[in-house]
Amino acid sequence: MDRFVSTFTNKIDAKGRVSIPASFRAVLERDGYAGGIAGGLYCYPSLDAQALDAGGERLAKKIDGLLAGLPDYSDERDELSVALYGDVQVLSIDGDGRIVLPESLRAHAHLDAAVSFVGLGEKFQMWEPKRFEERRAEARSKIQVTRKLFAAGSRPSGDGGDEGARE
Amino acid sequence: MDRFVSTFTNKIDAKGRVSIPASFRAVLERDGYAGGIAGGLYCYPSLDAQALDAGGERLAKKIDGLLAGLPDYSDERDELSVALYGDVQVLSIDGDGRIVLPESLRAHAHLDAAVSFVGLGEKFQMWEPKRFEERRAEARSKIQVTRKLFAAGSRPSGDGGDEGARE
DNA sequence: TCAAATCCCATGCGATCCCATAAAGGCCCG
DNA sequence: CGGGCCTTTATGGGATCGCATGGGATTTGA
Repeated sequence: MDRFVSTFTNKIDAKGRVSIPASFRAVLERDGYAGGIAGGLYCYPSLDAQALDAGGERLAKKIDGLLAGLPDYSDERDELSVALYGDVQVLSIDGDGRIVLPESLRAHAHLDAAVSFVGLGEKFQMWEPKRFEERRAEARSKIQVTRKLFAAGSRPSGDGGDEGARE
Repeated sequence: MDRFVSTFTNKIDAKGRVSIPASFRAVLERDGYAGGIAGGLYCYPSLDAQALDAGGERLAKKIDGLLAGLPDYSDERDELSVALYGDVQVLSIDGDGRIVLPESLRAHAHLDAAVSFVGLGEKFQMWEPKRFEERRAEARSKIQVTRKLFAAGSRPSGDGGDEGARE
């Protein structure tokens, strides 16, 4: 498996530590985090949600690639640099597979007692569990609509509905 | 890690000293600063912001490269030379990883009680914390716009929305 | 000789490492 | 097919380490 999949909820302990789900760790290990202990978890506030985005080397490379394409002293590059590099935190993963979330990141996502890790393929997000539930419910209803549109056009519809459970 | 990443805020003490974030020091050490403690921190007023730019050997080389690209006796080159080299200071880093900012530099960035160190990949900036927060907010909102334009113009849409956040 | 800059040491807080426990899941063997 | 053992994983706590910061001591330069 080489993508972040499904959702896990873990607790934040008194020291602010959270265990990264084992399956996510496995993905990180084979994506750049492998080959060297030096790597870390790249983490930053989601631009359009009260959540955090995170990923491994692959994600970092992507950011680099974006910037590499822009001229050195352009305004555009400056803006992007600040928004990307400035907001990014490189979190180290301890021997037990845990990270500590800096205050600034916790604040953005309103994290206090627990964190929901949500796999999104090449990266994953970290949500405050309640907020994520709301968001998920919302996403589901939207999917429903989309699916019905699809069904109307090409499918016989009429299945139980459990099919689309996982978004 | 060989790039300046993320943001740290440290205090200026009564003697005008500031600690350089440990992770930035690590980057400096392997970039030209390595090979000898003799090296220093290249630091100059940002051309387009009330902040300071700083970096190690790699940054110095880059500036050289920039200038090399311009015709020898052009006005452009003269202006850039003055703008860049003219105000460059080579700051020494003491045994505890601290620097002292000359008055001229402090004035340009309005630094007094604390400094925010902002990683920008190959270099970093030093900001008065409040000013940086404003700048960051601005950069973020601009990125929002850029991203939405991207999404609207070239992407099939229909994804959750946050997936492509940083692309 | 005095002021200012540099070096060296002390300290407190936060981060990191290491170990212990417990719950869960998987596997093998009966 | 079922039960028990063993491995993996999450979580908690204690101890240790490193870093940021502050204060003195010492040197440098005017």
